[in-house]
Parts: sequence; C-alpha cells; structure tokens
Amino acid sequence: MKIYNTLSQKKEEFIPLEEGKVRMYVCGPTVYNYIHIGNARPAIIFDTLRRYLEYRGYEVNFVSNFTDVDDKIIKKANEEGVSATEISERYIKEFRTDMIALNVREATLHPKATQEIDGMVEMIEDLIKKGHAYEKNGTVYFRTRSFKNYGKLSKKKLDDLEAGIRIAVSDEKEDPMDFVLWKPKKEGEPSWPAPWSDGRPGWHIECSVMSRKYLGEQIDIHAGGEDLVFPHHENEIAQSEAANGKEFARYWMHNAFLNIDNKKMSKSEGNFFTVREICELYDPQVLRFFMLNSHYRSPLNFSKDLVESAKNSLTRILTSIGQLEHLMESGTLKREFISSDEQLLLAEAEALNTKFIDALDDDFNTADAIAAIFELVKLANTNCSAQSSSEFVKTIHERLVNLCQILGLETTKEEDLLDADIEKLIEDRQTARKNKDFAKSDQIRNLLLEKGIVLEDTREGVRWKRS
RNA sequence: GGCGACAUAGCCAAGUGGUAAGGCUCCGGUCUGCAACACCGUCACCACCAGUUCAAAUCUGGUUGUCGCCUCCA
Repeated sequence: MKIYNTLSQKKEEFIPLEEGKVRMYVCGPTVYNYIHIGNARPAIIFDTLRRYLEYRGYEVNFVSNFTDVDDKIIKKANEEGVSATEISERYIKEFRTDMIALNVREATLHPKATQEIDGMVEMIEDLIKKGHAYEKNGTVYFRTRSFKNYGKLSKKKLDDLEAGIRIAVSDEKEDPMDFVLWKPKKEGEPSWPAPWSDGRPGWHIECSVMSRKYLGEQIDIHAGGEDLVFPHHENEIAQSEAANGKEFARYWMHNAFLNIDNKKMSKSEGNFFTVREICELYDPQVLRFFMLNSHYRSPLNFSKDLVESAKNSLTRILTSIGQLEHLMESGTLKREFISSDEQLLLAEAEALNTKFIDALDDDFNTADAIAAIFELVKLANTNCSAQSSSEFVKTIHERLVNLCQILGLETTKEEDLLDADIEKLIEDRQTARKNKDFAKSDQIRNLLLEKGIVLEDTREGVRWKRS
C-alpha cells in the first residue's frame, strides 16, 4: 500500500513499525459547538482508512483526542454562564451523535486533554530540562531555534516565517516563533497547578503527550486537516522529537479542505453548514458517499446540487443491491448451479474487486474504488435476473455489499418490517391494476409517495423503498 | 513578500509516456397501462504557448487563472 506522506511530499510504500499493526493518531475536534461538514471530512476519510487497514489485516490502534480546554470553549461557557466542562461534555455528546449518523466508528480510544494534564506538565518539565523550553513569568515557551528540524513538515524556514510574521510579538519570548506550552490562568478560566503557575496547557502539547502515552514514542500515521500542518503538526513534531529524541510519526496524512459554493467556509460569510443540518435534509450516508467520491487530497466543493448528485449516485448502488436481495428472497431463482457464462462474469467481478483494492492501495484513492463499485453494479443490473442461478446472484451480492462495507456504506434496508398498512395498500393497488383501474392504482401510488414510499414495478414483482 | 497546491466534457471526478475510468444531468431508444427502476445509444481536440520523445492529459520550461498555508480553524 502506498501513502502520500506530507513529510516527503511523495507517495511512499507503507511499512508499519511493527508488522501487522498500525498506530494511528488523528487530531480530534475542539468541542465548543456542533461540528460542521468540514470537520466531517477528516472524520469520514480517516475512519474509512482505518476500516481499509483492518480489512487488509492490520490491527489498528486508532487514537483521536478531544480538545476540551481551549479559548473558544471558555468563551462559550462564559456566554452561557456555565462551566467549561459543561460545554465540552455537551458537545462531545453531540459529536458522538453525528459520528454515529455518519457511520464513523469510535476510535480505539478518545482521550480528553483535561484528563492528561499531569503528562503534559511532565513533558514540559522534561523539555525545560533538555533546554528546549523556558519559563517567563509563569508562561512556558518552546525554544523553536533549539530544534534544528523545525519546519520540516510545512517546508517553512524560520527566517521566512519571521519575515512574514503577523502576530503580536511578545516581549517575553526569546524569539517571535516560540510558542506557548503552558500559560497562567486568567480570571474565570479553568486551571491546574503546575511548577510555573496555576494555568492551562497550550494547544499543541496535548497531542504530543496523548499520542506518546497511548501509542508510544513513535507512531505510524498521524493525520488531520491540511490546515493543521502549520503550526499545529509542526509544533507537535518539535515537542515530541525534542523530548523523545526520535522520529515522531512516520507518515503524515492531510486531507484537503471542503469549500462551500467554491468559497472557504467561514462564519462571517455565513456559508456554513453543520453536519446536523445536512443530516436533516439527506441521509447521512449521502454525506459519507459525497466525501469518499473524490480524492482526500483534492479540495472538495460542497453545494446542494452536488449533494443531490451524490444522493442519486448512491441510490443507484443501493437500488441494485436491493434488487439482488429481492431476487434472492422472492424465490424466483430456480437454478442452483452456475452456468459457464456466469463463471466468466464472476471472473469479471473478481477483476473489479482487484481494481477496488488496487485503487485504495494507491494512496487511498476512494474515487477510483467507487468507480469499481459502479462497474460491478452495472454487471449485476445487466446480468442478474430470475433466470440466474441462486449461487451467482448470491456471490455478486456478497461482493457488492462487502465493498460498500469497506467504505463504511451501509447497504441493509433500514426497516424490513413493512407496515401492514403499506403492504395492504400495495396489494390493493395490484388488484386495481389487474382490473385496469389505473386511476385507483395511481391514487394509491401517490398516497404512498407522499409518505416517502417509492414503488417500482419490476419484472419480478413490486418493490418499494423509502425515498 | 515566503511556502505549497491545483487547472480533464453541462456538472462532479479518476487517470503520472502509448491517442481519455466512473457518476450525475440532458437528449434518443427498449421495457412499463403510465411512471419509477433497469438496459441500449449519443455527448472531451485533457487552460494556453514552447520543448523533450517514435509516442504527452501524463515529463521540462514559460504564460494565464483559481486556491490554500504563513493568525484560532478540519
């Protein structure tokens, strides 16, 4: 398997530190609000990557943190007049709700920054001891110049950065590019005791500490949105490698941004959707499919039309699978043994399976993998009928479902239990059709349509599905 | 100013040397009582210019355009 490594800016063969095992860390959300669809991109992408690695036989230790202490959380808490903990716990819960909707699995572990303060204090002390950090008036800074590889991920030079500096330079800092590891508390802020001051950690230190604690000093994959490359990941590298004296992460993966109507999402522009909002309009699976239908390193545009298109595409796959299930359940498949023609088609299906795997092996090309699924759908739609052998239909169905599952796309019908009422209406309609009472049959169909039930009169009988 | 991406049909999107996957939409047809689903068919001179090569969307140089990071941000 090849992975594009931001560090080398090349696709590299993926070789884990320990054979058969993958240690993976993905920077998680700062929990101060509902997540937006931009946040959903890395969540879906890297959940799918994890599923694929597992499919390929790796044991994946997947850690993703919650940043539950931060300026934005404190601000929100003060606005509402509640504690920061109340805010963070509330939105951790909401985050989980969204993840379940998107079919994103729980990480192996979701550590919270506030539960790891001891470890952070320890690492900061160690960095001071090693000359990589210093304290001024209760604040501890990382001594950027002391880490000679600073900038290796983002390909920035310290001197260039300083030339373009836009942040207010603090007199306390030895160098404008030094960043905060620990800061003293201000009035009304949560704080923890530490040798330098009662205060709280800087943003970057938490990931260094949590990934070391739960995955070890060296990890295989560290992932996140491309905006995290600088400064967050660059600073993590500096902290971790300065403290541990060895390479931190082997492969750095970054997803490109999601834009809305070709513009960057921002609250001031108002072009902003939460996952919750989109899930009210569409099946969350549509959002998942939408994200996977393009390469994770390409910028992706989001608009209602594009989601609508994704919805139609996904429906094509699900309809086909539903049709296969209908064939298998309806008892119309009389023949058991596979014909020679079917044998050839199964070989084609096998080739498409390989195409799917090859695509994902090549820097996780989900768009290409999905193309293979569509080709299999075409094969199924064209060749599976009442005349097919049951074994053939079953095999094609398994293949299709399996590929969808690797991508985390659910193919099972949500509710198989037909309301007796609906069943009755469909029967009535069939009777009306036999009697050529089309006015009545259309009336029933429209009635069902209003309830979100779409009928399809296939050769093998009437099928229905929720729109 | 520094660093880095990207530019393929109406739309989305694969494709890193051998004359363009896949999806959506439109149109024509088959199927259907009609519709939906499905199937068949039609739809690309790969931003521009120059170069390398027997051969380039694919490599090199340049031009134009779009975007991201450098500040909290997925």
